Amino acid sequence: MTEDLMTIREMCETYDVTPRTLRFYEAKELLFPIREGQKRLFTKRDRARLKLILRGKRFGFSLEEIRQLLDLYHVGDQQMTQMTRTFEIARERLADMEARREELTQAIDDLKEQLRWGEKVIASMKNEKKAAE
Amino acid sequence: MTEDLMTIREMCETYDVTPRTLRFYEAKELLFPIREGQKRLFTKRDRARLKLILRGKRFGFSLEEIRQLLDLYHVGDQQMTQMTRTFEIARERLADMEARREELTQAIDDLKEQLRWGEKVIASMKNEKKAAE
DNA sequence: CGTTTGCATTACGTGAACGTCATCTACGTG
DNA sequence: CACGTAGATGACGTTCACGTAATGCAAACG
Repeated sequence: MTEDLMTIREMCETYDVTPRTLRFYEAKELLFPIREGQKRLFTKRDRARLKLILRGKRFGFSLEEIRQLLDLYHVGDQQMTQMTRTFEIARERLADMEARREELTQAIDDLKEQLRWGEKVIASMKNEKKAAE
Repeated sequence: MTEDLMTIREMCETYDVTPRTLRFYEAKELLFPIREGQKRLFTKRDRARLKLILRGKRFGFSLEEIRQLLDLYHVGDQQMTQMTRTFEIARERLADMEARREELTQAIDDLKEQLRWGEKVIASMKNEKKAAE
């Protein structure tokens, strides 16, 4: 089963996506399953890429943006031409992501603050209730 | 100018959105500008909400999800009924966001690792070149 | 051997999030 | 008062990311 190759159905169950989605990603050149006759067979590489795709989506990247990110992760598959340029892009992406994390941290702190405030309000409501008894 | 009320155009320039977007958000009940005759006037509250909307979008939330989040931030505007339930939701959201940050941290580390690997490859390429001279 | 099962392709449909265009109105200005 | 400017209101168009048939093919099964 885990002979490094998975059918489309196995992929769907493993990663909780539909066949349509996998075919769509292939059409958009995000995945490159090999063919056994007609059937698609997904490799270890495809699975790694799919994980990154799903992760990217959770952070609001478009599929096109994700495709470019994926290329960064797989430079090794090709020649090293334009390595310098690739590095620039990768560093920019890294900066993006760190900025994003900063923003997320801020959002988390905001929400925590909000919760603390809410607790205060509830506490004062209890007091009022007590006083009214 | 900063009399707590802004026209649609001022909003657009301040937050870099189109009028269409602001009207759309109003239609979706994400914003509640007041009316002066026909014209919309956006309050401090609308601006706070818009900031949260834009932030939410950067993290891949749908407008509907954002609308629910916004309600969490403005419980104070209404009665405190169902406060407990609201708190549950808020805590879940907080957990979501913290998990998300964890994932983002992982992605950042992955990319950093990738960069280190790339540097190694480049270094070895230089050596080969030297050896070839 | 017919049929079900699994996957393929082709093509049209859909919901979200706006863009775009036409038309209308109210207001200030020369 | 003519006119430009800002904003409002439909209504239709568009892009993205798939969903949903309809149809076909090939191996597996009873």
